[in-house]
Amino acid sequence: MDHRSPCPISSFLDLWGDKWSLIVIRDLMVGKTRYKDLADGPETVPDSILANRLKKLAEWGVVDKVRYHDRPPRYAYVLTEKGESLRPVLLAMSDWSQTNLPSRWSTPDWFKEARPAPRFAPEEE
Amino acid sequence: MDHRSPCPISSFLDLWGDKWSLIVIRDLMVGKTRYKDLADGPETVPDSILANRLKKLAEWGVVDKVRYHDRPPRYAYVLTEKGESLRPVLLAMSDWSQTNLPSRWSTPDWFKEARPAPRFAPEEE
DNA sequence: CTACTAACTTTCAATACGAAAGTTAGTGAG
DNA sequence: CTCACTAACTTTCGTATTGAAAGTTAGTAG
Repeated sequence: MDHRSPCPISSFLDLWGDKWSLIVIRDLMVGKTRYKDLADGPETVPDSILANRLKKLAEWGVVDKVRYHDRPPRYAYVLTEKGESLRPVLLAMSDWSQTNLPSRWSTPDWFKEARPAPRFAPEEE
Repeated sequence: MDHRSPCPISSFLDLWGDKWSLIVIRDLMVGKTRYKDLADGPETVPDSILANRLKKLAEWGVVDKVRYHDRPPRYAYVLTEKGESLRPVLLAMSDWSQTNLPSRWSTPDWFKEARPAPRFAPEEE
C-alpha cells in the first residue's frame, strides 16, 4: 500500500476510504466471525467485495483467518489488536451520525468497549 | 442521499466513505478557504473531484460558500458547525495512523481544538 | 489586444463497484 | 453412489467513479 502523502489522515483514507472495509470491521466488532454471517448484514456486502476485503484485511494484519474446523472446512475471521484499535474511529463516526443524521440506530453500550476476541482452537498461544 | 441501513456507521460511510471528501474537510480545518488553496494540498486533489466535493459539502450543509469579493469574483469556503463537528472523527483517524503506520506526520496541537471560523463580510449575522 | 489568474467544467480512458452466476469441498438422504 | 444442499469463495461483465488534461468564464494588468 502506497500513500499519497505522510499526512496521517490521508494515509488513513488510503487504507479505509471506501464504502465497505469499515463495515466488515464493524461486523467483526459485533462478534461475527464467519464468511456467511459477514455476508448477511443489514447492508448485504456483495460477495466479490467481501472476499476481496477480507483478503486485504488479512494482508494488512488487522484480521486473522483461522481454519477452526477441518471437515467440512470452516474459517473464522478474528480482529487483531491493530484491527481492534479501529474502534475509537468507528465510535466517533457513530457519534457524528447520531447527532447529525435523523433516526439512526443508537450505539449499544457493549459496542463501546473492546471485547475479548473470540477464541478458536488452531495455533493460538 | 439515501442510506444503506439505519446503522450510524454505514450511514457515515454513505456520506464520507471515499478518498477525497474528508481530505477537503481537513484542509478547511487547517484554515484554507479558497478553491486554489484547497487544490494545492500535499495530495493534489483532481480539479474535477474538488469542484464536485465542494458542491456536495455545500448541499449537505457542512460548508458555506461565501462570495467575499465581487470584482474579481472570489469565493471562500467555510465549515459550518456540522462540518466542524467532524473534527473528532479526523482526530481518531489521525491517532490510528500514528500508532499503526510508520513515519506519519504528527498532529499539531492547534489542530486538536476547534478554531473560530474565518470571518468573511457578506451576509453574516 | 495580449497575457495572466481564480474558479470552475468537460472529456475520456482506466479503475472500481456490484449483481449474478459459477466453482470447490464437504455433508446427509435415499 | 447419485442428488440435493451448504459454506466459502471466484469469475464475469455491465455500470459508475476516478483522475489527468484540456477547455471555459470572468476579471485584472500592461
